[in-house]
Amino acid sequence: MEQYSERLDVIFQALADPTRRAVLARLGGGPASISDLARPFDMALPSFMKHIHFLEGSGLIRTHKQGRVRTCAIEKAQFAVVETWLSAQRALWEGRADRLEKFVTEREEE
Amino acid sequence: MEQYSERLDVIFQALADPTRRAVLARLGGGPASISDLARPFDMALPSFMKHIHFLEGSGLIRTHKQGRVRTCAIEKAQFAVVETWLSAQRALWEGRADRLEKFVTEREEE
DNA sequence: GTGATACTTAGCCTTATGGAACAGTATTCA
DNA sequence: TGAATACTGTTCCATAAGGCTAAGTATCAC
Repeated sequence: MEQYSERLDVIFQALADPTRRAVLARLGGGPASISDLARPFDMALPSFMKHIHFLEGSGLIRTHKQGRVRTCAIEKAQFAVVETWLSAQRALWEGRADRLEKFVTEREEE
Repeated sequence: MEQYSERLDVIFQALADPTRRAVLARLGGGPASISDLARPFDMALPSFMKHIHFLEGSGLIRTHKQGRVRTCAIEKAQFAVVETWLSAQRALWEGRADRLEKFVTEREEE
């Protein structure tokens, strides 16, 4: 429960880069290979790969290699972590403090 | 409309730090001064101030100084930017592409 | 089995981030 | 007025982020 905060760190960090958000948008339409994903970007492949690794590390995507092709797909469930945080935040504004929100925000404040 | 992406950069970046999220959680309960906000953290004040400046720069909080005290308050409207992005992302999964989402994601992909 | 394809690994470079210390300014209180 | 309070400004430091090139490995297509 203490690593909830660290998960948020890495998820928000992952979302803080335009290249990575564009990849997520693209994957929203369905899985794609690294090369396909990289094509629109004016960036060396190793640099692009760092973004993929970061996204995978954050849990926002998962990848799987078959032969020489690595296919990436979005991991929808991880987006719920963000939504939960937003809900908890909103609950604070609204003065609500039911069980779940209390739980989440307490962890959040360490 | 091109700076929509840059706004997301800075907002997500702001959310990617536990100290800053804790400040937002605290401010969710109501405005507070810098000293009040800083007290729970084992951190030098100038270091803490950087977080406040970052949050203010991201638009997630606003501040206002009266006398020697600077009071901080949450800027709820800015959270909607995140929610809009999440909705757009979800819309992509769901294959929907109505006007608003199309607008947002096109900007998002640059 | 050779050549092209699709990543991977390794190193390097520059800038940004998150922390620190120390000194300074501006208010408020006694 | 003089001390305490509440920041603020400046500079420094270590590490992480985001980019690059060059070279390496593993498949696949012929």
